[in-house]
Amino acid sequence: MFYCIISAIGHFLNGIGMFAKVVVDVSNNNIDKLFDYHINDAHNIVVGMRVLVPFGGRKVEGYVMQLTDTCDLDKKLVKDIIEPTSSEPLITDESLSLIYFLKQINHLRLIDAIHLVVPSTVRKNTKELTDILIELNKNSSFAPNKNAKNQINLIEYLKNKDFETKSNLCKMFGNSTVNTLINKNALTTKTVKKNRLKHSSVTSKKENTLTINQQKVVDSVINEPNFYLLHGVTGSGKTEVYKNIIKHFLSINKTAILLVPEISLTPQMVQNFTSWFGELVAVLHSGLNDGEKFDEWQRILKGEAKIVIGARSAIFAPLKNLGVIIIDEEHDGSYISDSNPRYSAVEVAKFRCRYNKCSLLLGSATPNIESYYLAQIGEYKLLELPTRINNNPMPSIEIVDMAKEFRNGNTSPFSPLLLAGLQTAISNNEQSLIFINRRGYSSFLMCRDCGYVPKCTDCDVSLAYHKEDDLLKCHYCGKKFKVLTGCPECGSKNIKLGGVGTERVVFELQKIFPDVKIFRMDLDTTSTKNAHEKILKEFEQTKPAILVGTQMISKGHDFPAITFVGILDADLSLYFSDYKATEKTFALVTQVAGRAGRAEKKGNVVLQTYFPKHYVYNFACAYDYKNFYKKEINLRETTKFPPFSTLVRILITSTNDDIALSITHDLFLKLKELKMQNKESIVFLEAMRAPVTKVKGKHRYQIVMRVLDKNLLDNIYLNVESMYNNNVQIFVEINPNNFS
DNA sequence: AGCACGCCGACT
DNA sequence: GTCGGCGTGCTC
Repeated sequence: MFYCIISAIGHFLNGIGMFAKVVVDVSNNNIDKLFDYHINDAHNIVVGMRVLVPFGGRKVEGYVMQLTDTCDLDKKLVKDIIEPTSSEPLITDESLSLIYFLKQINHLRLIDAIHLVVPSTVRKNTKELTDILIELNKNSSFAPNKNAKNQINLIEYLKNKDFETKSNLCKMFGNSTVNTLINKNALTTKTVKKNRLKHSSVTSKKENTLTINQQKVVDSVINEPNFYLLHGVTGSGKTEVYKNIIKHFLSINKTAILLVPEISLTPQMVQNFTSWFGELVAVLHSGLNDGEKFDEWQRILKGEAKIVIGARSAIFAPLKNLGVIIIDEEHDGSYISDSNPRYSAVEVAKFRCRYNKCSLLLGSATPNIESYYLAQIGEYKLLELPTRINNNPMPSIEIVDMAKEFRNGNTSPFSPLLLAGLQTAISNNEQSLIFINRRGYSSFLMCRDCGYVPKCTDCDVSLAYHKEDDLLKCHYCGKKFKVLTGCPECGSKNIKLGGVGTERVVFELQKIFPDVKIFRMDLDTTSTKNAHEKILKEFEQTKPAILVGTQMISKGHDFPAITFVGILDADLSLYFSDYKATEKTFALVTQVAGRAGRAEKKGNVVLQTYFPKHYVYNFACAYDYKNFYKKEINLRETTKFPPFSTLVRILITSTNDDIALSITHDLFLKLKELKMQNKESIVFLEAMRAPVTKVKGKHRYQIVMRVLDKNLLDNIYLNVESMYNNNVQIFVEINPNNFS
């Protein structure tokens, strides 16, 4: 039953034909179809090749999707393929099926699906990989303007480093800065052959013996191809499990993909694997330049690399003979692409596992509610690691009611309990971590006295504050509310926009603990290359020390010396008008708390909140995922949210506000008609301005609906397609992660 | 997406 | 007369 689902779409290898059906490499709705071309016998054209074709008075490249003996078109109209531009097919049989799968499931254009499967470095047919190296021109008398901060920094950087590649300099200081300095002759350039990535060979193969529980998990996954959900608490040794599973598949000459969230893909994490598997590992992440990406891709194609570790897009790695796909932290939002070609890495993984008859292992300490549901109904097989390695206790979590603190006159971001925790750690010469959830800064209103946050009367979700028209709006139904002047719960006038930033926290803490070294890690402090590593390395060697940071510090790093964790404003994500807000909060608290006390010392966590009574904290403090799940799934069932419905968000954008509005209106009317015909199956349908009303000059509207019958999706897509027009862009998102 | 075609106003 | 503005429509 597991394998009978193999794509009904299929692909078509109709033997050797005279005609080729080609997708042209132009991303546009009007030409999202196959065009017929005649094949000249001299060209050895096969399916999957990139070819140059005449197209409406110009020449464009495209991909051969099928070969046929006949074509429906008048043969006089069919033109010849000019020439192949790749010597080999770039699309394998599996990729071809995957392309059609992506087109159907995510409503992608064929060419966009191809772009996912065949990355640009491969498409561009890079023959010679070169780097442009840049040095300071010592003969130049150029001095940058005082205000040209980037120029000054760049020159300072090169003084210390002698030379750097152009692409790195552009990343660090911006394209225009680099080009300006080259034009002014302050820098000299030279082109050299690209440095290949260095691949570490096997250094140590520390064979940690697995616990009985770990071994059970490994045995399950290697014995039967299936979809597995591994629920393992933080510190339960999931990574060791992954390594041993991969080791098994290598031993039977199979390959493996390991996906991790982008922010977990640190050198430490990668090294953990390369020390075991050495050059068999290929690493794919967004930090690679074109040449490096090309190299890794080639090593995979040639079979030199058998294990691919990477973020979301690594799911497309062209490994042959797949044995297993492992997705760590499967609940992480980064596995869903929410722009351009939208897709879910988990869905792609499922497709590839079905196609290759291999296992999928989804691992998490806090699985997606929807994933755990699938495990409950038998779609996934549930595996568990309920205890930490060596039976280390989970850190204890203490909750502080910040509304009460405020009423008692404490206006600082820290509670006495949190400061006491820090003080203890400092006295013991240990390290602490302060976590700030900065997402959603200032997007909500909150009563500082009782913690009340205004909610929509119809949807039971928090309202978002819209600055441009000074109103509160529900992102689900679009209903508008006036901004509160007083709290309806306690009458207080102390209603404010929420949020405290990392910078201010460091500043305030430094005042309280002037002698302690405090590190800060967030998007701002890690924008330059290797800054990440530098901060962590320095932090590691400093005791006592405090590390203040955002999301970034919650994943992937093992800090054995941390004994205290403080979570400021844990509930920020609860204010999001998002049905996943609660589970995201649960995951976050669990994740961050799990950073404490990894070695022999027990950790302590202080969690500050304005909602101390919210059920998510009761469950999170008890590390009781299962009961949290029960509560949450019941809620979803009664309110008809996923997995009990499919949430569809249609985003309509245009540079012309009137056009966007009228298209939204027309589409809404059509969908309303659809709803009339399917009263039972469509439980919700509303149209509204998108929460972020304008992006890059494009006005945004959205239609949100919840449907109980997935078969209606095709019909919805047809309605969307009927609105296509060169002046608007329309995107459909299924169960989106956010509603920006 | 491009690029031709075509239908109007303004101009050496 | 004819140069060029951009709206419309097609690309195997």
